[in-house]
Amino acid sequence: MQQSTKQTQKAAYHHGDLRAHLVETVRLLVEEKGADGFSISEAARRAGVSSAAPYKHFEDRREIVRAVAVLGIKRMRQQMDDAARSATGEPLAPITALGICYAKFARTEPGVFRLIFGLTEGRDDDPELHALGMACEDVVKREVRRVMPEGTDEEEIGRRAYMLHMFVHGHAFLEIDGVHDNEISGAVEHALMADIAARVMA
Amino acid sequence: MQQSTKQTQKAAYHHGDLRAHLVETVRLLVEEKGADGFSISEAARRAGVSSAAPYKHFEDRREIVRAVAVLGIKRMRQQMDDAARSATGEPLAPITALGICYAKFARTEPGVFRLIFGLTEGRDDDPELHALGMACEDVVKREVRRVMPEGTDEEEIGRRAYMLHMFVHGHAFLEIDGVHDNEISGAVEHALMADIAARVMA
DNA sequence: TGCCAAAGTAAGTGGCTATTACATATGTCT
DNA sequence: AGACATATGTAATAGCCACTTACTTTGGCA
Repeated sequence: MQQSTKQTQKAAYHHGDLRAHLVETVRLLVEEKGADGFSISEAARRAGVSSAAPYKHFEDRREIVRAVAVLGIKRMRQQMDDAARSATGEPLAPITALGICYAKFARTEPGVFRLIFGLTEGRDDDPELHALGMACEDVVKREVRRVMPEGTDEEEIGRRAYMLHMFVHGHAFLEIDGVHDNEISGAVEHALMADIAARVMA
Repeated sequence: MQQSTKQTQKAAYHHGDLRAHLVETVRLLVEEKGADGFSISEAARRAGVSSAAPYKHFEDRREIVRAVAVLGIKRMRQQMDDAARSATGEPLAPITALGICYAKFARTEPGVFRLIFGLTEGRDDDPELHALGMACEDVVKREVRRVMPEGTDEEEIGRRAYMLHMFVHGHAFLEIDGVHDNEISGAVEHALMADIAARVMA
C-alpha cells in the first residue's frame, strides 16, 4: 500500500492519499493550536472523513503527531544544510547562516519546532527522532570542523558545536515564547548571530 | 476567603486547604506526566475529593496549571537570587552560578520548567507570568551590571544578559530533552558555564 | 467475474472538562 | 444558643474525545 509516494497522482481509493492528507492537516492544527490543543476528531472532520478513519492509517494519536514531527525535523535539517552551503564571504558566514536558519525555522513553524523538541508528548526517547536530531547536529559539526584548525580534536569540535546549539536553541525558544519584549529585526539578528559565532569560535 | 495565607494552620473546613493541596498535587502530576499528560479528575482523585471540587477553587483547568507555573517561577527567581548573592571568588563567579542554578532548576523540575516557558498551554501572554519572567531577567542584568565597566549603556547590559540567557536556556532545554548523548557531570557543567560567562562578558 | 484485502462508516465504551442542582459545614450576628 | 448567608463539598449530567468493534464499500487481481 505505501511502498512508494506516487499515490498523489493516482488519487486513490475513496479520498486520495488520506494518510498524507491527515499529516498535513495535523501539521496545520499543530501550528494553529499547539500539539495538544486539537483533537484527532477535528483533524478527521477537516479532512472530511469519519472520526474512525485516521485509525486505519495510524496506531494512535501519538503516531500521527510523531509523523508531523519527523517531517518537520527533516525539513529543518534540509534548510540548515542549504543555509550553510550557500553562505559565502567571511569564514564564519556558514555558522552565522546556520544560526539564522535555526531561528527562522522556529519563527516560521513554532508549533512544529516545539513539537520536535520533545515538549509535551509524541516522542519519548523515540530512536528515529533522536537519529534525525543527530543528523542536524552533524551539519553544525561539519561547519565547525571547517573553521577550526585542521586536526582539531573531535571532542573539541563537539564542544563548540554544542555551544552554538545552546545559543541558537535558547534564542529560538525565548523568541517564540515571547519572553523578551524587544522585537528583533533581521539586521539585529544577523549581527547577534555573527557576534555569537565569533565568541564561540574564538 | 482568601485574604491571607494563614489557612494552613487553621486546617480549615472539610479537607484542610484544598486549594493549596490541589496545587501541590498538580505540581507533582506535572513532573510525573507533563503539563498535558494528566487530568484534573486524576488530581481530584489523588486529593480524595470529587471531580467537581477543584472547580470551587479554580475557574478551569488552565487556572490550576497556571497557579503551578506561578509558584514555579517564583521559586526559580528566588534560587537564582540566592545563587548569585552567595557566589564568591572570581568576578564572574555570580554569573557562572546563575547559569548552574538555571540548569539545575530545569533538571530538578523539568515539568515545571517547561510549563513556565509557555510550552503547551496555561499561559498565553499572561501578564503576571510575563512580569515574573522579567523579574528573573532583572537578576541576570544586576549581575551583568556589576561586572561591566561603570556607566555602561543599559542597552549593552541587556544585550549581554540576553546572550547569557540564550545560552543557559538552550542548555537547559537540550539537556532535559535529551538531545545530546553526552551526560554532563557537575564539574564539566561548571567549566562550561564559566567558559560561557567568560566568552559573553569578554 | 468473483473474491479479498484495503479503506471507509456507524455506533459504542469509558474517560475528561465543566456545569447544575443539591447537601453540609462554618462563622457571624443577634 | 439559634438562624442565616456563604463557602465548600457531592452527585448527576452534557458534550467532547480517543479508540474499538462490527459492518460496508471499493479497487485490484487471479
